[in-house]
Amino acid sequence: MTDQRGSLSLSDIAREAGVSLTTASRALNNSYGVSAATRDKVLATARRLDYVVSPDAVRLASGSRTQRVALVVPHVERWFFGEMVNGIETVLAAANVDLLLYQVGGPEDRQDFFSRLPARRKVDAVVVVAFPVDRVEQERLELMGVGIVAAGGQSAAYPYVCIDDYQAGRMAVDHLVELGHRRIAMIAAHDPDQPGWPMRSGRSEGYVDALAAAGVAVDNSLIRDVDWGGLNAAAAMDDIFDAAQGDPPTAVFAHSDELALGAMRTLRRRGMRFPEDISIVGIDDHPVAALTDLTTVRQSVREQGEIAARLILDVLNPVADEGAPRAVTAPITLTVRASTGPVPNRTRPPAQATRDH
Amino acid sequence: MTDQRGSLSLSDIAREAGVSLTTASRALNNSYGVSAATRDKVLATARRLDYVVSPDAVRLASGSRTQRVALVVPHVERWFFGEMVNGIETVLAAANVDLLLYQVGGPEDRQDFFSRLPARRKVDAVVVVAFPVDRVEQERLELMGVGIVAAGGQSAAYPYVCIDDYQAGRMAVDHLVELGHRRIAMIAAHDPDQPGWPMRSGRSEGYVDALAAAGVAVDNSLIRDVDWGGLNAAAAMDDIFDAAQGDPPTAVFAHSDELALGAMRTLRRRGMRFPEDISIVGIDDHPVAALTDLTTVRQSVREQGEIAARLILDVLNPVADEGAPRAVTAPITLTVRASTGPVPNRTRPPAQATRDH
DNA sequence: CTGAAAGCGCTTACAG
DNA sequence: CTGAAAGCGCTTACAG
Repeated sequence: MTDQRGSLSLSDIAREAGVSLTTASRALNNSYGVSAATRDKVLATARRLDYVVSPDAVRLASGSRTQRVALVVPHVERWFFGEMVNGIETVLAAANVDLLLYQVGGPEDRQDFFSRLPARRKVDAVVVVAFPVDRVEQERLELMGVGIVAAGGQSAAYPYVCIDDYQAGRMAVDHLVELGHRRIAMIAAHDPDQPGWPMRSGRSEGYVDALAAAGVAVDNSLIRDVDWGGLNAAAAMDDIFDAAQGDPPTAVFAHSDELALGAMRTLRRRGMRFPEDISIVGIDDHPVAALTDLTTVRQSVREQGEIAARLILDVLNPVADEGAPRAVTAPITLTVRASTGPVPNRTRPPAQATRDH
Repeated sequence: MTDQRGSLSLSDIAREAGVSLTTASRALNNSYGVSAATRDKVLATARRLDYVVSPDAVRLASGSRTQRVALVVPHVERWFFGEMVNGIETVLAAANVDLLLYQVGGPEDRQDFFSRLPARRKVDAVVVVAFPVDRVEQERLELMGVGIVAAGGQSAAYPYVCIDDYQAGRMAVDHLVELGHRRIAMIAAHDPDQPGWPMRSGRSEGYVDALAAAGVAVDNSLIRDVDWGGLNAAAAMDDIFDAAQGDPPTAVFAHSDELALGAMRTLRRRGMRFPEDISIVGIDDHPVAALTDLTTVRQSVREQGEIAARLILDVLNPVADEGAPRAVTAPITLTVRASTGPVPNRTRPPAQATRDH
């Protein structure tokens, strides 16, 4: 008897092979207690008829795990999230676990996801990619009664993988300081749709400390905190220059390469060249960094995704010795390119007017 | 009785509410034939106990659709695919259908996907994002016995949505021609892991025809076809200039913005400025285009994803009148920015040596 | 080694 | 309006 989908069912195979349902099941599952001959016969007819079991029925009958995990992510189309998903999918697919994708970019999506919990009773685990989960969301998540892991962000409550933001900021700004820079602007960004990250990111703290270590006082007129996106960074950069007429920055630290790219547009339009007139450094090593000769603090988001997937696998099949890591910090490395260099000597002001594009 | 997950089952609700399983089911499903009082009682206890049905059990019992679709995509982390997935997920989520994500970037992944067909018996439809499916892969896909749609690429066999590549190429090159350019280089790209696209892309044909319309003969020394990626485009650009010493191009048409960005790196490193020394145009309107002042032929991949999702919904719930479109061509628009301009007058050669970065 | 039977969590004719 | 029963496609004790 075929099912609604038109697929064959186990009973079709059993009948065709001339054995009982029980035996057919055991043969397909390679259980013990089936003669080689019988098994082969069943396997052969299954193959011939191109039979595959119904995973849903198996789940129901055996009470086994769903072999599915929910991946909840703000925006798949952004590089960071895409890389993360890529890494996660790669190792999960190899382990034969399926990925259910849920986007919670906007506030409504998010509200909807946590209130409806569409993944409920569908998955064995959920991985929350790079966004902070507040108390009530956390409670909703617990309601699902499955394992949870956080990828790309620190989490007090769940196993997680992420980079050390403080070190990243420190590394970027130390680099500028070593080149002699003292007037260093900073462009930070928050995703307006993802409230809840700590007000002051570790990256900003790295900036402050790097300056302090060089004996430089923080100048708030050189700092802007914008909504996510290169265009906003471009505006912020203009803003900083307009505000700091007399004593403009000689370098800028952007919290991400995408922000850096936006800032670079402004600087380029103002006729500045890198690194002759100004230096700039980002974080990520986004593919565009190499193409724009941007110095950056590299992180491998894909690898973080792979690690997150292993964390998930641990959650799905807890090992006896409980040796699974609960928190892993991914490595970062300073990648110097042509966008950073020594402090320009400011005998002549940069060509402010000669828009050379 | 709670299930393996620890979730409550319908019988728990029925018992608690003091009704039969049948009635409980009908109340929850809002079927007719349940008194308002009974329904309310059941609904109340379900809410109180925070009960949700097991989708898998429902499916099995009712023979209904899985409400799941498989999304098979080469690389989620690339902008184009990410946007597509975003668009698809958005409308599918609103329709309460879940997305199972499968990546088939490398040849092995791909081979594995089509031979194992991991999504088999798990979904009602599969959407293949932007990669050509060959004959045998197509046969494997049919085996799943579900609807299929192609997003981001033309398909003879399935409903699809994509842009008109010929028009895109034509639009880009016509723009350059109108600016007076005659020596126009072209950088095309193929994904080495995705064989099967037509040898000569529609974009290339648009280029050829645009030149022909201007009475310009194609010069193959100005054309390169590289593997996907900005870095390869950068190398190709170098190559073109090295080869065309005497008579270098005054403009370049890149098949995508990412390729354009790579080419721009080469040009910038060679001391050229846009558009004073050379013009360049891409396709996509990738976010970096705005940030690098790149002229491009814009397409909204996200909208194509949304359209693809509607195509899927049509496949899932075929409407009687069969009025569902089988093929839709998404609009494109030329977006002029500062990277294109009139032909430079070549009285003095471009500053080949003065690497101004 | 093999099979009849019960059960997984639900739905849906079929009777009342 | 309500419920007992059969059934969806499988697995798994329990007997033989």
